[in-house]
Amino acid sequence: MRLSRKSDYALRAVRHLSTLPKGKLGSINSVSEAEEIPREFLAKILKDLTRSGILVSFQGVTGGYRLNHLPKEVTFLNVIEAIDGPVHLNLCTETTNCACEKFDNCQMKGFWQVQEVAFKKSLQREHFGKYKKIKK
Amino acid sequence: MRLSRKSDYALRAVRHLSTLPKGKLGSINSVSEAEEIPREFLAKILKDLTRSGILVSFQGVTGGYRLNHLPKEVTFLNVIEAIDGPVHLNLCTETTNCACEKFDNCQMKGFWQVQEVAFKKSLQREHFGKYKKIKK
DNA sequence: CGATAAAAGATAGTATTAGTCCATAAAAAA
DNA sequence: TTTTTTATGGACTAATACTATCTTTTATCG
Repeated sequence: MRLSRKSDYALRAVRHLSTLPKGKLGSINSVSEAEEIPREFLAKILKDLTRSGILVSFQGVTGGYRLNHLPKEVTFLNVIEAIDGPVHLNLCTETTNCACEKFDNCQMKGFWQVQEVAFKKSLQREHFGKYKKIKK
Repeated sequence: MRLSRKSDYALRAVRHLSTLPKGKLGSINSVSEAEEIPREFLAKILKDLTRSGILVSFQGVTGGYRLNHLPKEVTFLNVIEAIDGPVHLNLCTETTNCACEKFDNCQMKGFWQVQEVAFKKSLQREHFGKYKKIKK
């Protein structure tokens, strides 16, 4: 019932990149040091975020990463689902053939569906436009 | 980011017991068969729920389990926390020495705290008084 | 006593999570 | 062109959590 460390790192990395001056890149090394995230693990995370279109990467000596969109256009849900896949609060909301369907009297599935929708809406409302930009 | 199967089983078992006629006991075997939960696994779950005071158990030939309180007084949060421990949506809301505190500019912790409170409130509002009782 | 039920704790298999290692590719700088 | 710095890709490992089973003991009823 808890966010993976990987997704938490991803949010922190994206937040970090969102505060850089427009156009400025953040390298794996710089983000890793600034946010205290294990370097190799972060490399994997940034790669995944790039693949999913949240970040853009540049190789070479002056390379690194930056957001692919405006900070306010990137949401927590975007980042979390890019890393961990679709958010589901219970097994019965992610599979069709769940225990709820075997029993007519299982009225619990509805509860989880409602919670899930509400939670995902909150994650979708939260974006990276609110963090103070680093000057210069 | 998902409820454990163990907690889901626990909710189903408690729901089942909540529908039994007042005073009637449910044995591990009967609950296991009715809800299609692996017998030995369920045994452990019911034991945990008894230890935490949600159920009352009786040994011997006519033994079994029943709720310790009225169905409407038992909440989803009670059951889930009895099985999985305290509900936390992120590591940073369950430890004091988290990454958020190392960085002045981490404003993400507040978000998780708000979400967590809201989610736990929903779990606390949901109880077992709403399920149809089995006659006789 | 014999049958049945829970209690308790050890064990085991599997899956997921978290993290590492290393070889390769790209781009800029020297 | 060579060196340096950076990302890419994939295999690999370690640790932990999850799911489940097995076994022995204790309690109660008939």
